[in-house]
Amino acid sequence: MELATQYNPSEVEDKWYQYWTEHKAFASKPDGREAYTVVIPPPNVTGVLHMGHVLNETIQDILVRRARMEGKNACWVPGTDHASIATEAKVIKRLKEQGINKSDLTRDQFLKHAWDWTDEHGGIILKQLRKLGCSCDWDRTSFTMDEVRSRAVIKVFCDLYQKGLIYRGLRMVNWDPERQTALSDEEVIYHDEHSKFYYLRYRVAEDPSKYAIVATTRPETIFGDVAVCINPKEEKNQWLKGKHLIVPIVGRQIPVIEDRYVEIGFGTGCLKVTPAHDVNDYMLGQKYDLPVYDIFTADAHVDINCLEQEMQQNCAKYQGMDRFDCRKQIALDLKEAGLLEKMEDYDNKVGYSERTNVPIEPRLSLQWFIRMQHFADIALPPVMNDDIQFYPAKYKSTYRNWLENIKDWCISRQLWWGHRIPAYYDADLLAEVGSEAYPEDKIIVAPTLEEAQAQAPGKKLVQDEGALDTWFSSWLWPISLFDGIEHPDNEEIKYYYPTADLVTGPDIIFFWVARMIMAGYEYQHEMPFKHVYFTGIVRDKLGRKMSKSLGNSPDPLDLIQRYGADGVRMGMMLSAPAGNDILFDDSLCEQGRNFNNKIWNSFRLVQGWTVADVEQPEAARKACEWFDAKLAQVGYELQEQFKQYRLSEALMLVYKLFWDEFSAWYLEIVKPAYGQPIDRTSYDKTISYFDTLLKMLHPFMPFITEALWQAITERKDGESIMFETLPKYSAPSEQVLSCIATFESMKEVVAGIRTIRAQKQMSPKVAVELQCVGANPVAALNAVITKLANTSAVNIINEKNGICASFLVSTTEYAIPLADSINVEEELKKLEADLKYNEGFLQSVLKKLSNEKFVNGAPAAVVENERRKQADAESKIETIRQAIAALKG
RNA sequence: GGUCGCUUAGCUCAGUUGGUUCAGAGCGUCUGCCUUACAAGCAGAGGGUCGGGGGUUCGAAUCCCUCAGCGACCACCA
Repeated sequence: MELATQYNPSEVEDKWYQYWTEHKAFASKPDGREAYTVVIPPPNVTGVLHMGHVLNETIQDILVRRARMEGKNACWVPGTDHASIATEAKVIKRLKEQGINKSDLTRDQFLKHAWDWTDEHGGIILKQLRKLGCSCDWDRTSFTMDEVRSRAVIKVFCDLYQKGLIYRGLRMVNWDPERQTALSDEEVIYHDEHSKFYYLRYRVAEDPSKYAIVATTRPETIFGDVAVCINPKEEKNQWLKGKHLIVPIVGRQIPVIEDRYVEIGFGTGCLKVTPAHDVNDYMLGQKYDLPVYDIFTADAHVDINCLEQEMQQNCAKYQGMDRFDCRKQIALDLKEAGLLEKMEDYDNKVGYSERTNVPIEPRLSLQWFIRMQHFADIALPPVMNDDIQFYPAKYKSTYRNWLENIKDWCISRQLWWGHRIPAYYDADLLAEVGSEAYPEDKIIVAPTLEEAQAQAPGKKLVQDEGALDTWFSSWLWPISLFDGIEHPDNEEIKYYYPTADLVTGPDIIFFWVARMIMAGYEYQHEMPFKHVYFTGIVRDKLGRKMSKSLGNSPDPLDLIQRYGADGVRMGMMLSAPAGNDILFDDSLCEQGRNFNNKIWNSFRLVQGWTVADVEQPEAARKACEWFDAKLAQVGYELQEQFKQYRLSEALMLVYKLFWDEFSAWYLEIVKPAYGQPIDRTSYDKTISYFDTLLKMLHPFMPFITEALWQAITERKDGESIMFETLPKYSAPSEQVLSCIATFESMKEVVAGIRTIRAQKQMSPKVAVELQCVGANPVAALNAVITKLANTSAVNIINEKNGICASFLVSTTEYAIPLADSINVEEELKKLEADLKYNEGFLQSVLKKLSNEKFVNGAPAAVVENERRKQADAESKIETIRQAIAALKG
C-alpha cells in the first residue's frame, strides 16, 4: 500500500469518531472498576463553540481518556445550560426581528417560542464537541431544564425554604433596566468610568441667603432626595447642624442629618441621601427612618408620580426621561438657575449588567434570597484543608476571601425562561394587601400547585411570577446529573459521586465552583469533586481577549478543518499551563499538525519494512535496550506530570520522546539499509514501542493515534486504543538510568563527529576513523556510533599522532584524523578557548574548596561533589594541553 | 483601598526542600543539506548579569527587605 507523504486528518477523524460512537465506546455503567467522573461545565444551550470551549473541553477529554487508559471506568457527562437571562435575551431579540414584542405575549406563548429556539439550536454545540474528539457519554446528555434537573431544582428550593435558608424580602438589589430583572452581586461587572462630579447648591431653609454644597455623580436622583448627611465631626459643616435644606428644582425641604458614615474631607462633606437609589443611602434611610421615593420606572426612566403634587409640577418636564438624558438636562437647568456651583472630572466605578452591558440601577424590590452564611461555613474548610484541591492552588485565597465576606444570594429573576419559583399566594389576600405587605406566613412553598392547594383548601392560589437564577440549577449539576437530589441513595450517584476533576475558568469560581461545593455538602454530605483545574483565558498572541468585535477569535471548526482536531488540540495544549492566560496563535496548531505528520511518516517507515529471518544487528540490539530504558523513564515522568495536572509539560514530554528519541535516534539506528529487510526481533520491538507511544499520545491526539493503532497490526472489530491500558511505571532503576546516561554520552560522540563533518564540509558518505584517547567509555555502543556517524573504525590510541580535529565528551578526548583538511590555527584557537574556560572553572572550584567555611559547613555530599569536579576539570585541562601540544608539535 | 500573583533567551514558559557544568525547554533566528519515512523534513550553531538595588548564607534564579513595571480578583467614599 502506498501512503501519502502527508497526513490528511479530515479523512480519518470522522471515520473514527463514528467508529467510537457505533461501538458505544464512551458509554459508562457502574461496575467493579474505580469510577472516574467528570461533569462538563454545561455550555449555554444556544451557544456555539469558541476557543475557550476548545481549551476547556480538550483538557477534560485528555483527563478522561487518560483515566480510561489507566483502567478506570471513565464517565464524562455532557449537557447544556438553559442560561436563563442570556437565552431569554436572544429569544426576545429574535421575536423582535419577527415584529413580536415580549410584552404582547403571555408567559406560555413566550415559553413556547423559547423552547422552539432551544430545540432548534440546542444540539449545535454538542455536535461541535464531537468534531473535537470529546469522549462524552452522549446517552447521558442532560439539560439544566429537563425534567429530572427541574424536579431537583424545585425540590431543593422547597427544602431550603423549609430549613429557613431561603427567604423573601424587600431589599436593595442590582437591577438590570434593560432586561428588567434583579441580578446577583456576581452578575455585576464594574468598569472604570470618566464621569463628572456635580456640585449642587442646596439653599438653607432657615437662612435663604446661604447654600450647602452637595457633590454628586448622579444629579438625576435629586427627585428622591430626603436628607443631606454630614459627619458630626467635620468642622466646616458644623453650621449646618439642625438646619433644613431645599432640594434644587424639586423644592422639597429636607433635614440635615449627622452620621459618621460620611467621610471627612471627601467632596464637600455633604452627602445627599436618596434611599431608593443607592445602597448606602438606603441604609441611612432605614437608620434615620427617612421616607423612600422611588423615582425610576423598571426601565430606568424618570417617574415622579410618587412625589407630592407641588413637586410634580416643579419637575414635570423630566417625567418619562431616560436617566442619562435627565442627568444632562438637570445639569443644564441647574446651571441656568445658578444652582450648579461647578463640575469636575471624576473617575469612578460603575456597575454594568454582565449580560446586557447596561449600567445597573440599585433598586428596592421584593426578591428571594438564600442565607449564605450556613453554606460558607460548610464549604470553606474542605478547600482550605485540601480535601478539595485547586490547581493552581493560588485560587484558594480567592475562594476564602469570598466565603469570608459572603452575602446573601439573590436567586429570583423577573424572567420567564427558567425554573419558576414554587411559591404560591392566596389570590384574594394578594389583591387586598399587595405583594409587599403579603404576610410571610401565608406564602405556601410546595413542589406543585396540587401540593400547595392541599395546604390551602378552598383558596384560589397564584404562583410567584419570578424564575430562578440559572446558577440555582447549575450548583446541583454534579448531583442532579445522577438524579441524586430526588433519589440520594440511587446506585448511580453512589458510584459516580464525588466526581474526580472539574475543569473550568476562574471567572466562575463564585458563580459555580463555590456553590457546587456548598450544594454538594448540603445534599450529598460530600465534596462534589476532588480536584478543580482552573484554565486560563484564551487570548490572541497580543494578549487581547478574544472577542467578536475585535474579530480576533478564530472559528474552531475552521481551525479543525485546516489543521485537524488533533493539531488544534495540541496547539491549544502547547501553551496552556493551568491558571495562566494562554496566548493563542494559529502557528501553534501548525506545530500540532507538523507533529501529526511526523507520527504519520514514522508509521510509513515502519509499515514499509519487510521482515526476514536474519540476525539482529548489534546496533539495533543496543537501541532496543536503550529505548526500553527510555520508555520506563519517560513513562514514569509522564505519570508524575499527570498527577500534578501539568498537561502541557506532559504533552511536551511525549512530543520529545516521539520526535527526538524515537524518530531521530531509535528509528535511525534500527532502520535497515534501503531495500534490505529487518530482523524479526527489532521489528517486533519497534511495533511494540510504536504501540506504547501511541497509547501515551492518545489522550492528547485521539484520532491519529486510533487510526495508526488500528493500522499497525491486525485488529478485531470493536477493538480500540481507547480501551488499552498503559502500564504502571515505577521510578526508574539505577540500571535504567545508567543505560540512558551511557547512551547520552554516545549521542554526544555522534554529534561531535557530525559537527566536525559540518565544519569541514565532509560528506556523510565518507567514512571516518574515530580515535579515543586513552579509553572509550561508550565502547559498548561502538556499533551504534558506526551506524549513525559512518565511522570506518573506532580505535583507542594512547597519544594523538598527526593532525586531528578533536572534541571532548566529559573527560574523554575523541579525535578524527584529517590529514589534509585541518586548519591548525583554528583548531588551536578552539582548544585554547576551551582550556581557558576549564581553567576558570577549576579556579572557582578550588576557591570553594579552599574556603574552610564551605568545607566545614556544606553537607559531605556537596563537598565530595566539588572534589569530583576538581578532578574532572584537572583531567580535562591535561587532555586539552596535550592536544594543543600535539597540534603544535 | 484590600488581597493574591507575575517580571528568566527574540517569543511563550519550566526551574520542587537554597547545592552536580544550573542558567533550561519549545517555538523562532542563523548555517549547511531535496541523504529513498517525513522540506509540515534532516544535521549543526548562536542567544540570557534570572526586572533594579540591598541583605541572609560557605553558597541565591530560588529565602528576606526595598524600588520599579505589569496583571488578576475583591471593596458602598457619594
